[in-house]
Amino acid sequence: MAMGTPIWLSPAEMSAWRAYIVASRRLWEAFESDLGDHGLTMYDYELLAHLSEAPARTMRMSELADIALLSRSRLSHRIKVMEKAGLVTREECAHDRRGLNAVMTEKGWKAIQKAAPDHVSSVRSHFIDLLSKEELDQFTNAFSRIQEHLR
Amino acid sequence: MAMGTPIWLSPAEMSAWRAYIVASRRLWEAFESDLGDHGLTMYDYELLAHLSEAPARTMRMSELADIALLSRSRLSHRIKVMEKAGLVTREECAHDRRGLNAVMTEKGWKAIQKAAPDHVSSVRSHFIDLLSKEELDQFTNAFSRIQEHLR
DNA sequence: CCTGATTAGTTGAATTTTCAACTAAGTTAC
DNA sequence: GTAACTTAGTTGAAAATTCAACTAATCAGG
Repeated sequence: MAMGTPIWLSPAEMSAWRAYIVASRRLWEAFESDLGDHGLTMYDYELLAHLSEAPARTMRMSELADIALLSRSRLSHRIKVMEKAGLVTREECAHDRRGLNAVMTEKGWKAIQKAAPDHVSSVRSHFIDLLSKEELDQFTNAFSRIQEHLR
Repeated sequence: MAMGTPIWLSPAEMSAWRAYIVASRRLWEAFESDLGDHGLTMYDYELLAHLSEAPARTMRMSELADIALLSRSRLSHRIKVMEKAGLVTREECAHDRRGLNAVMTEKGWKAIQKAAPDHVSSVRSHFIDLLSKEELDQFTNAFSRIQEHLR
């Protein structure tokens, strides 16, 4: 007699889920704490990282919000703070007068240049170095599948 | 000539890292959004879940904070809100007069009873069901290792 | 062109989270 | 027994985040 999907998780499923959820939070805390030494949050870092890779270190606000997985409102508030800190500026968009470009300043560039090696080494030591090559590939696979599913 | 650990991530490492970080955020959003239908956040849910498994559905504040990975302050504020919502109460601790017990109310119990099946099915559909048995075991392994490292 | 719908982005108020300071009770060591 | 220290938990103010409402520009169809 075929059982439908059981309601509760099996022990093995529960282990995987708990391990994932707890480790993920601790990882996040660790990265935040490591980046804190540079006065940045994970989101600040990622915003700067995305900007630094964009042509002219410039990106439309909405594009930045999408790629960094932030709401427009949240990005707006955050950029205001980062602007006050001198890391970015906002300038009007040539072809769409509704739009604004976030532009990384020299100071922002310096800030991420300075933080990047520490951050990468923190990603290495808390994550990459703890996984075998096979596991890394499996992660790429599994998490890409999850992303795909969530779109 | 032996190279030390390189500063930057290799493409394979970067893929794993990006896949992980992006999928994790989307997963979190999805769970929050699913639980939102029951008026709960992930943290509320987990607090109630831990309490529901505790003897007499009662737990010391600090124990609860530790197990749920919340700061004492944050727990304190959150419990105040949940208390106002009638999901828990706080009562004095018999043997340590500094201590307080968080106690789940009948209403809290009903709330989690009601939310649990949906939450579990959301964990299944966004996570468990997307992974093979092998991957589940690998996750348990890898993430336990990461947790261990972060302690 | 002109109306209605969509897109870009901001804003302010409400809620949540963090941070540092604080009270009070228990512990330790002399 | 008491001074110094640790542990439990709360608090209020500051910072961050969400949420819904808003302005202004573009677009689509007639």
